[in-house]
Amino acid sequence: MTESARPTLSDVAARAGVSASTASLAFSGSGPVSGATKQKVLAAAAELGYAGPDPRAQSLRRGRSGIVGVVLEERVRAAFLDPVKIQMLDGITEGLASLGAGLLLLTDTGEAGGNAVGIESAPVDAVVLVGCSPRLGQSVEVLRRRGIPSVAIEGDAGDGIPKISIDNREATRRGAEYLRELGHADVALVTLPFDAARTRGPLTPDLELGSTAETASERLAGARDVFPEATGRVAGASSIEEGLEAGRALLADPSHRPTAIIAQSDLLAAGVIQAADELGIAVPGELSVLGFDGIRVDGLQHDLTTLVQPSVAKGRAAGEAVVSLLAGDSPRSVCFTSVLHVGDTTAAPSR
Amino acid sequence: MTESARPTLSDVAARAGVSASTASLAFSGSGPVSGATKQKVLAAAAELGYAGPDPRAQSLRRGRSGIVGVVLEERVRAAFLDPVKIQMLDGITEGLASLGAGLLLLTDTGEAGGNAVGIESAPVDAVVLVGCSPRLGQSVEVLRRRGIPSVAIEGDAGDGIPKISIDNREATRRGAEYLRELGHADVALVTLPFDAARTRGPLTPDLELGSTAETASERLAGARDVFPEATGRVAGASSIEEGLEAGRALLADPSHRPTAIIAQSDLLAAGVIQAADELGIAVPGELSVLGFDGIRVDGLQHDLTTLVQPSVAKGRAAGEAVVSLLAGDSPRSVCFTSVLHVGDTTAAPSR
DNA sequence: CATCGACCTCGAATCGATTCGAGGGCTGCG
DNA sequence: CGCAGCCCTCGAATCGATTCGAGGTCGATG
Repeated sequence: MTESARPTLSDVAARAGVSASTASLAFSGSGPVSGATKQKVLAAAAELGYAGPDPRAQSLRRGRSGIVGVVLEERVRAAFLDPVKIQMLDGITEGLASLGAGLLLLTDTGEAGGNAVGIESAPVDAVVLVGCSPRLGQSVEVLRRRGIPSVAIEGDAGDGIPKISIDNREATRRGAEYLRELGHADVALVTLPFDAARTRGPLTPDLELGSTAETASERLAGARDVFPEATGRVAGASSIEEGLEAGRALLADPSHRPTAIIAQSDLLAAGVIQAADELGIAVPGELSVLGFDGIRVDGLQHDLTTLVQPSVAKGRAAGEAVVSLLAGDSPRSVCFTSVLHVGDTTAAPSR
Repeated sequence: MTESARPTLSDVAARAGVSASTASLAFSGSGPVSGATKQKVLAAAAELGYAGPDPRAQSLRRGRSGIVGVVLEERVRAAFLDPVKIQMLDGITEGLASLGAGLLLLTDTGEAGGNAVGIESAPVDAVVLVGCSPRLGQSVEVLRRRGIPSVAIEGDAGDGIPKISIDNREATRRGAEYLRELGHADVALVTLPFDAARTRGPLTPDLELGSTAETASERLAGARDVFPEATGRVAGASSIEEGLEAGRALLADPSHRPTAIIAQSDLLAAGVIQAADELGIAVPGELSVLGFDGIRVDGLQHDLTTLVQPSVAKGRAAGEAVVSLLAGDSPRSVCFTSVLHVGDTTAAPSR
């Protein structure tokens, strides 16, 4: 009599003296079931300790799992360290709120182990691709084959995939123009990675041409719109650490030192400033630093001059686009605008 | 001939001229399949654009979904704002790495909408309960009924649920003793919420006795071990905002002003310091502030005196406990030790 | 009193893949 | 040439719930 395994709907139905189908109706509430029957079923369920329908079976039958995947380009731990990502996640949950869907964190870093839940085998109803992922192309292909509706934040995903983006090129150009107006002519860049390998080092034409990272390329183009000859370093990620390394490389030689550095993220900018501090270079006295994102950087003493992007709004728009897709509509792409915030890390060059 | 719906394994099998079972073997790799057959199947799959087995069907059949739930006590957005939570999540992914499981973010805030994926209906193989959740009891009951293995970080979950914790009481006592040794006698407290309603306001015996939040109670007890008469304010959450409000309340009256405040989290401590700044009270000159957590607080100019807890290690231990549970073992509870870090927010009282 | 209709309840098919035991064909040896 | 044995493939059952159409029962009305 005592079932050792967990009870199923059939067990409950049997105990209540009704058929499985009726029990199902009683639970889901859809369909006409008499009050008495419903009570019987619920009572039987309570007696057996039935915890409700198995979500696995439900999702097979219904064809929906109620889970939305969030694909991060990095290891989860790395994404958590990036305030921009967190803000976007925050926005995504807001945008998805009406669905009541769970958020499954996925990463895009190649094939995982055999039984791992990766982008190619996650029980998700839709997916939000977050971040300027160099591997985006491959991810999109997998999702297309699986028929999973997707939304991309930053990064062109091709036909039918709504894209939530910002004016990377325009914004950077505005920032660069501001530097030029201040009088800067010798400007160096610290960019986000261009390829899937996250190659770190000098910014070379090879890397630029082989770029698979739209965001990095766009921001680069914006800077080049104003400073066509500008070159610099490619960071391996958006982090203070990487910015520090790039900053050291750019500032090491006192005879070839730029008067300003355009970093493609605030964290990189913070790293550059840290490098300047190490080398005794005054910011903004001897070096102006421009960031991108508009986050508050932990431990940074400066009010960074930066391009403030609406990260939360981006996430929210992505979440809403998912809702729309699952409702069968075809949401449009959205492009947000960034705003130049002038802080205390930029000034006229000392010459 | 052209299937409009996505192909299934049977379609592939039919196209390859084999049975569905053989096709399954060919895909999963388990079981003896001749090379030629395997090739045929893979070729057919490629032609049909078959994207691999449906994870929903797999998880039904296998009884495992490859997903581990992380239950946060707050809205996801709130958790993302708490650096301690992020560090723990980080640790959890590390600990779970060997499983290759996906991480599903869940919240514990009452019943969600009808079709929402909540703790009572998420397709997860195991769950990590994160944070000192006042609703923990109810969550545990649901999970027990569902037969989902669980691990709790901070918060007693009862029989058979491994608990990952720190020495909340001991640590707070050590911090309090340090304050007493400095000469403080008039100490006020700012605590985390005690109940599910997150009641905010004066710290009353009623609230203390009705506590469902073990962490808050333990830290309170540690403080009382040294300052039995200490009282103070209960915050509605761990945030700078809440700390600010509590700090204002505690410091408003110049005639009854404590010489030190023990906050139950660094964010609360940062808020208290902000309140002191507003009121022109020097820290640590006129007011000493003790925190808990050991995170770097964004924008805080001080080196906070605090009890540093190993957040990442806690998460990692929880992840490893989940792996162990799923392997059929019975992992033991773990209790980590916090370390008092003396920064520049504590000093001897001015008189 | 008989028949029609409304309201419930039930059976059976289905979602897509996995798995185990059985059977069939081929090879090699006696 | 015949038979044993092995390797591969197949059928069928199963995971647990949902859903649609059919059938049954009871009440109401002519």
